[in-house]
Amino acid sequence: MRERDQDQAPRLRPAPRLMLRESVYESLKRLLMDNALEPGTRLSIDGLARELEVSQTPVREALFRCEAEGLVVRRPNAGYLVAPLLGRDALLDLYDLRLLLEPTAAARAAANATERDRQDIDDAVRAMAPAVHGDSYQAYREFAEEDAKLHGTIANASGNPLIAETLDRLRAHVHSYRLYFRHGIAEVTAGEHQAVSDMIRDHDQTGAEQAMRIHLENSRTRLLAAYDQD
Amino acid sequence: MRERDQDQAPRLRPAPRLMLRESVYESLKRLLMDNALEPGTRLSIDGLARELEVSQTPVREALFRCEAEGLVVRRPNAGYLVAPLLGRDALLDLYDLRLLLEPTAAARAAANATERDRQDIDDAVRAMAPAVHGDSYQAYREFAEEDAKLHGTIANASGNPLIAETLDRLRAHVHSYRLYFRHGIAEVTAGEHQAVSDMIRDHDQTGAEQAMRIHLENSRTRLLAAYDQD
DNA sequence: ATTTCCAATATCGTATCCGATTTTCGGGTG
DNA sequence: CACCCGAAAATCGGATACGATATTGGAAAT
Repeated sequence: MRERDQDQAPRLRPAPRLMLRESVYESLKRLLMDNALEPGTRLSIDGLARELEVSQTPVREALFRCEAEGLVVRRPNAGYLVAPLLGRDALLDLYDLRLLLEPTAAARAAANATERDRQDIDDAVRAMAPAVHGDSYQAYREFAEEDAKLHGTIANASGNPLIAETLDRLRAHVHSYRLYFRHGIAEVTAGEHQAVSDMIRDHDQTGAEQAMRIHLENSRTRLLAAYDQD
Repeated sequence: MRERDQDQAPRLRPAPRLMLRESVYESLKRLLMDNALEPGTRLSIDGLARELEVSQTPVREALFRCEAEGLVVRRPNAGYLVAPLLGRDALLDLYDLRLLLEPTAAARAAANATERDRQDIDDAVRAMAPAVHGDSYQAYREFAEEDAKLHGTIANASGNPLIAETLDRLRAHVHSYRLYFRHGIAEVTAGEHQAVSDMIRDHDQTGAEQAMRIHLENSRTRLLAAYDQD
């Protein structure tokens, strides 16, 4: 590593004081979401380390975290693989859990959200509008990221950070995205999102709960349809 | 390459290959549950490494995981601390989430559990009986561990592994245990557990759901009472 | 073509080293 | 006496090198 300072050593501070493991984790997630890696691809620790130009230490920790989130799978003593796409049953399990948490979260958000929360939610809904008409995979990815942000904002507004954290950990948007991309779907959910946002804005708890439930059930149906048509 | 020709017979493995990070993680959890460490105690990485007689690498990964579970907190560039006990609000948040998941899990267990699952649940209930009368902190710990096992078994029987995994990640038993220990409580919950088990055995979904809800609400009330009397 | 063996390769853990930041502690100042 | 400042010590996040063990892919042998 001494030699590398010589051959291309820009004087600029290479210091993204952002905790290298975090940025490695983000890079890895980005790799998965860009669909650059087929499910089943080997993720060699020091291969990634070289590619990202870091040492193995942060890569290990990033993979460790991805494993906990189901984005990669580990074979003992034999490295990591890109996790397979969600199977039909795993998809149902995922939505099952979301349906337990998110409608309740929406209802609580309707009850507890601050004025600023409601504004953030509405902003997030509006931010998604431009993303729905693209066709490139970047458009898909932006859509998924905005969707994640919206659902996260609602969960945060619920007043129970543990719920928000639990949902975040499911990485539902990453899993869904991989499926969406695979099947070439990018449903327009603007109307459903708007409905949830409106209910929260109006402090309508049962309305928000219903709207979120309907949104999730529709989303599940769309993904399942894509599954079955294969 | 030498003696391998001879002994392909069942040789006992000295089991060095059990993933050191896992056992470090278990040791750390044990340390917390033995209440050997006051909340706020510094957990120096290489201090732990020396104490457990391993290198720093597995300690790092174990701490990383404990952090995700809220058992320790990290101060950037300044090490880890034993997490503070759950505050009143965090306790309510935790039970809030459990009340969303566990009654549903119990209902599904009543619907989906195999005969073997029902037997396991009943065994777990029975296993707790001897633990309730001890007075040492070991008795407390065994109680907490058995309780965790019972709730985990029910969640597994629900048929949705994601729900089980999510509950497991909350480490509710560790957090509760630390509170119980601090306040010197060890409630006898045998009756409530038996009720849940009976309902599941009888395939009574709404009964199981109700029984679990009542159990959790009682548990919450007991912990809150301990809080308020301080 | 199937099986056996072996060398290449990768993981997991260890040991060390380094720069950077945090913490601690001692002293000077108001 | 309290407060602030600055240097020393401790420790983190990361890099690198190395060893033991397990997997893997291919060649040799049956």
